[in-house]
Amino acid sequence: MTTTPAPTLPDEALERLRRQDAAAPAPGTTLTIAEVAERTGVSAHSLRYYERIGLLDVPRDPAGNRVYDERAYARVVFCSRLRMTGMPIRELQRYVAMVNEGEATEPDRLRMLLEHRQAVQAQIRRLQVALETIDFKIATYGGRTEP
Amino acid sequence: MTTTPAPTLPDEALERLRRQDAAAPAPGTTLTIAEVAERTGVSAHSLRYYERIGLLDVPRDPAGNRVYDERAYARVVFCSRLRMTGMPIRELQRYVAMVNEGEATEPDRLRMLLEHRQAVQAQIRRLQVALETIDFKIATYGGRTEP
DNA sequence: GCTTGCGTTCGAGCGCACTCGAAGCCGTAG
DNA sequence: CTACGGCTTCGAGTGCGCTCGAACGCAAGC
Repeated sequence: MTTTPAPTLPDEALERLRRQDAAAPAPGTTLTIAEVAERTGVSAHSLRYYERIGLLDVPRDPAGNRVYDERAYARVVFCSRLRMTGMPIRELQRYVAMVNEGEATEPDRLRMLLEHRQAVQAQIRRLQVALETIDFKIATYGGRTEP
Repeated sequence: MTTTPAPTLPDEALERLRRQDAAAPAPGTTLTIAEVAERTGVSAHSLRYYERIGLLDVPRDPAGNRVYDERAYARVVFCSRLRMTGMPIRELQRYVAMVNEGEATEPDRLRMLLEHRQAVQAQIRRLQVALETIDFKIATYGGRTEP
């Protein structure tokens, strides 16, 4: 656990910390789809796909091109984080639908996240067990694994 | 970490520990495909599929039914552990092919496992980062996550 | 002898999550 | 004016890893 350098932390950095993403666009600035792809590791193709299926809702410029503001970017990051924990797209859609339905669904959203949290922790434990098996096999081949 | 009750540990239990699997068949005994499915969590359909694509090589009884001995069972467990860390089936096939080629491929197998080990560790770290994001979101909904 | 249950092979089908490609628009550089 | 790069939409295609179903075999119990 790191200690917080509390007094002099700039608001912008705080904001990024809050969003857990140092690569977020500065407030008031926007990003193109290519930039978002670059920064999040989600391909432009996937970003369009996510939008088509209702996960994202990204504003456009006069020419019709996507313009990712802070909000849109944050949602991309959130979705990609949930995706990388193995949450199925179907469930993400349910979640986003609830967000769009308003505050009344917050308890349900909370329940969903708590449940998913359990699943992710289980997944981590499974990976750790499998890692032990791999380490054991490595040892039988005479390999070394640092603790 | 549990302390080892060293002096009286039966060989059989040791063997199972070595194989990282308490549900392994006792030496000399065998299991049916249904039993293996039950114990490993790999469906009978998948077990047959794995065999078809060359991951497994399971002996038969006179009636042609699969008979899983210690060896066969151990390989099922090993493959399923690698699968659950996200190793693609293609790579597992490469690994098994190397095993079949004999001892000469051991350095390559070791290299492969060391590389994969790295990937699994990275995966665990990614999950932990994502977990933090989820926990943060849970907190914004007023939920609690125990440390 | 017949049913039940478990196994067999093989090919085909499925669900998921992208991923690609064609056709077209827009703004800037030469 | 034209060429180019990067964006747009939309439908279709892909790869992976199963998953299923049809048709059949075999052994035990009624």
